[in-house]
Amino acid sequence: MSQNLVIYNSLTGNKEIFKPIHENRVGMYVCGPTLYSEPHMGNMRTFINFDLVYRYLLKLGYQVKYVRNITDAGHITNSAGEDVDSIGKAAKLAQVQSLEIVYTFNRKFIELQRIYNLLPPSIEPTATQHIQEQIEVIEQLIENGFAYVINGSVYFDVRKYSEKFNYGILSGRKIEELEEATRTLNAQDEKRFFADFALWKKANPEDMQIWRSPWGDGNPGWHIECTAMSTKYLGNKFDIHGGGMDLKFPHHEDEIAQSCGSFGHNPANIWMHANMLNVNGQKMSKSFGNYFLPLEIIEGTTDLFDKAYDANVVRFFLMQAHYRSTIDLSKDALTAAEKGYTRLMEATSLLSKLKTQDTSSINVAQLIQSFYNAMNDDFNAPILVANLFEAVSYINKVNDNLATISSDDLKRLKAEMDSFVFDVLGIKASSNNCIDRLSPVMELIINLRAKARENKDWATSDQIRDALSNAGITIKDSKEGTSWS
RNA sequence: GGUCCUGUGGCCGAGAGGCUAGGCACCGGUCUGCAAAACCGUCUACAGCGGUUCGAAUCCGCUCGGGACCUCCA
Repeated sequence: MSQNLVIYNSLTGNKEIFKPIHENRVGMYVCGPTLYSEPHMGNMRTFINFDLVYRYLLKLGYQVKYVRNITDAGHITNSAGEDVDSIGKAAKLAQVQSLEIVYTFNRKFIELQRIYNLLPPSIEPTATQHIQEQIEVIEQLIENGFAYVINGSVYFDVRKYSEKFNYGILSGRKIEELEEATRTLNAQDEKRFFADFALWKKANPEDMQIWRSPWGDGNPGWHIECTAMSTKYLGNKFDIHGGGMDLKFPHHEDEIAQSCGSFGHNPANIWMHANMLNVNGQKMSKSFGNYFLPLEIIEGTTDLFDKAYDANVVRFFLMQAHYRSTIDLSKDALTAAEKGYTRLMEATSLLSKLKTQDTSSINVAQLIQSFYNAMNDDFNAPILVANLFEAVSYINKVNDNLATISSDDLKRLKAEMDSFVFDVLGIKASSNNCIDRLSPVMELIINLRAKARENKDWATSDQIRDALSNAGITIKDSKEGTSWS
């Protein structure tokens, strides 16, 4: 099946037909988490969205090299002439070494990825293990005349750069406008120009992380790690660079500047930006205090919701919004998603029990193609979900003898439904690991209840059903017998 | 203040000049001992005001509301 994947490119503002640099192979770099604290649900949404992208590229048969970095080096900002080393600060508070903190949060992050069913990237390089590569890029920038050394620090020379390249090509920013907004803040700075950004920052005595460099002891600037690591693992020209919308400026803009400055071109053909997760109409963020952790939602320990939700329900909920749209998380929305998720899961399991006829009452091939069409249009998962529900409705009708399906069509539909639901959307049937031990017990109970029902002993029958319901087990009576879940 | 995005039915969300997604909820009905599930049906929205057009939720302008970025941020 030939498919034409179209991707929205933030760089051009257009949807473009996706053509990898090397046939059948895709290189994708995504900005990963900063592990000085536990990633919150908003962070997860971005990673889940790029997991979807990764999964669909794999589904289309591409050989994908998916690189997602881990930021474990302290970033230095200089908005008010003040050094801020996030990792170092957190570490001081906790009275432990910064790498211990990073290690702890990394383990949590790995666990979260398992719970939310994220495929592991091909490689997850860390900033601290690529100091040398970062230094090399900085040296190249100095050599090319786009960076300067001052007092043991190195800055990117935006004015010099602007003579040859377009600073602001991604974010649409104009240097003059930037100056308007920031002029007052950066008066007494050692930078030559307000928009210059640090490539290497001289160490402060209280820094917890310090590395040697040709310019003295210090640590790398915020943006250089991504340039160094994407280049190392994907080359200086690769297919897709992704990240959260809030990284567009300055982080991605500066990455482009670093690449242009050192290799002479933009590192990626396509720039993808995933939109924010909102709570109460506002971006989920630490500073707004409206955030919760991915674990809290499935443990039911956040004040925002009165119950726990399965990670698959959360993932399904996220899939109902396009990655470039914001999505609002609320109790009602999650509850709705939970119902829809259950209906979808039940239909997929029904697929293996369907009776077939000589012909199908609908065009199954067309239905299946609609799944591809949805995803081919810039990974439009909400449309895919809508189309999957068309299939759900059809499956239920076949089950109720109101529609028919041929055995060939059933085979194809099952294969594609499973593939799109489980492999592409990355949704799983919620795991019930005690289900095997429970089965014989349930059989016994259902038989007892069936006897009671035969005798029209509704009191007993309802008592059993209510008790099971209290234990979280739902009983369904139908002509074919009683089922439970 | 600058740049940009956005406003869709009770809720969440697609779409993006005519064919008016989908999920959840609600309301009728079928089925059922009753439920649940499933099925059938109902509900037909695009902030406001102008304009372009044979035709606008979709394009343009203005007004009002929400948001993002400009500082660490997924």
